Amino acid sequence: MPQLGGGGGSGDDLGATDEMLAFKDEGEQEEKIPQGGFPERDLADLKSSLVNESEGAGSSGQAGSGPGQTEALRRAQNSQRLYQDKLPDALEEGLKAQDGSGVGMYKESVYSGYNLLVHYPANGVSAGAGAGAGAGAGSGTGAGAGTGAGAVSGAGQPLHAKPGQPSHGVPQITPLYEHFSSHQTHVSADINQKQGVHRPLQTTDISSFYSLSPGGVGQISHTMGWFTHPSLMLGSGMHTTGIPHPAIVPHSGKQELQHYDRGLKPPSEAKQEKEAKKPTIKKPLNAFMLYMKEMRAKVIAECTLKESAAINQILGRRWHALSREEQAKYYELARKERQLHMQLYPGWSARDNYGKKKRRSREKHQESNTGEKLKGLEECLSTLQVTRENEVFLESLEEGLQDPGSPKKCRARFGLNQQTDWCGPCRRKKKCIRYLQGEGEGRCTSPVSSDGSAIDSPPSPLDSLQYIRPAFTPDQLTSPTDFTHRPPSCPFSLSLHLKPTPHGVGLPAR
DNA sequence: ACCCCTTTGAAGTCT
DNA sequence: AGACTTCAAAGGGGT
Repeated sequence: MPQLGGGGGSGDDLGATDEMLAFKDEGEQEEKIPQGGFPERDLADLKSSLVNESEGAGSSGQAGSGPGQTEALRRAQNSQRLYQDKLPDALEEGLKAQDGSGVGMYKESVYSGYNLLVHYPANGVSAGAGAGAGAGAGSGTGAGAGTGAGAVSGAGQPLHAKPGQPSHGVPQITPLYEHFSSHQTHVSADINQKQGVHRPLQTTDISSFYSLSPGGVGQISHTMGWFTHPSLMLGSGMHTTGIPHPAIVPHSGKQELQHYDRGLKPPSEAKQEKEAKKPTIKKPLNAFMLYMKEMRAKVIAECTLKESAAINQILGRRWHALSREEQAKYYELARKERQLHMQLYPGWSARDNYGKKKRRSREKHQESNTGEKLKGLEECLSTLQVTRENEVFLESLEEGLQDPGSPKKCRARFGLNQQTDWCGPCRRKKKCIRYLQGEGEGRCTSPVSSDGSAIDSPPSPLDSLQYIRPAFTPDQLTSPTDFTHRPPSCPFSLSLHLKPTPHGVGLPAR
């Protein structure tokens, strides 16, 4: 696989993973495509490609078109009709653009995309704001499809496209940088130097592909923010200049961590709130995402489709239909985008956002029955005629609990007295402070400091339940298999691990 | 209000 | 190491 050697062998290997992936021609894919296929991307190919694109959503349905057509299929076919209605226009456009270089159809878009770069991405932001940001650009928000992205195709001429500029389809970045520079009236160059962020010219405009979230901060040409050292960034997506960067998305309230403060009021509430206000730094866009962002409006305009899923299918097909050279542009952009992102957020890792979405929905579901579980637990304890004051050792609950490492092990690890030094991480101030403070090898899911405040993450209700302290001395505890007391009414696998006593197996009299 | 869909690529985690 | 998972964008549709 050829590497897309970005700016040459300058030691910049940030894009080392960028590869031109061998893609299957459309004909190789599962859907039935008129023979002739796509290998040669001539006009006929383009047409069939476009038709197939619309077919994409419903192609399988057609093949197996049984008696019952699904709604999805109908929708897809409607889309196809609409799209085919539009097809002549698209072809005409393709013809216009096609000048023999083989990549004509996308040329304008590429430039247009860069035109957009000058205006801050209009997605989700008012057109007025966009126009303001691009005031000097002149082309403004023109005839876009109404969406911010519409401005991409809405602008006719690239901002700095000089008359007669060769339209080879390769983004011309330097002129944009010049344009950008001309607007940096109050951000002096020495700031850049002082802050130690040296942005190569070529990387200047790429990040404009980022969009601000609808709830994001104001609309200011973010490029100015690039002249500010990332470590000085303020919260809410601001740099010290007060200028937002599109990759920084302030939490909108519906975002992460919200789940922690429902019902429970952990001691670290303030900390959580603080954390909730921390802006999310989004991943840099990959090549395909950049391509999508640029071409979406065009496809929407051509196909009169609005469903993003369908649009994305089309874009996916078009992506595969792109020549290597065309794709290379986006790989290169993506590489620079990552590079810039890395410069702006040195400590950031994709890990920071990893699992957030899933976790959020998972915990939401879990949460919904947390209350029930708590209630059920109380009932269980009541059934067992023990109370929290009796400090029953809950070895396990049925589901949703992970083993945090048993207090018993913890005691042993730190040489604590098995008789008296009960480990009580999570809401238990006494004993085993080292474990509480996270020094232990075992993990405590809810470490708390000796004053009871959370060290790391706020304890979930279930976490705290795991550490209901045993009322029994260690010699009364046995392996989990010895005895399980589970009243029929108890919804949990509440296991009390007790050794038989002279009075028989069961709850010891204490 | 919020998740799903749908795409590709990058980067994460898991086995 | 390779397989699998998650998240980036987008916005209509569904619950």
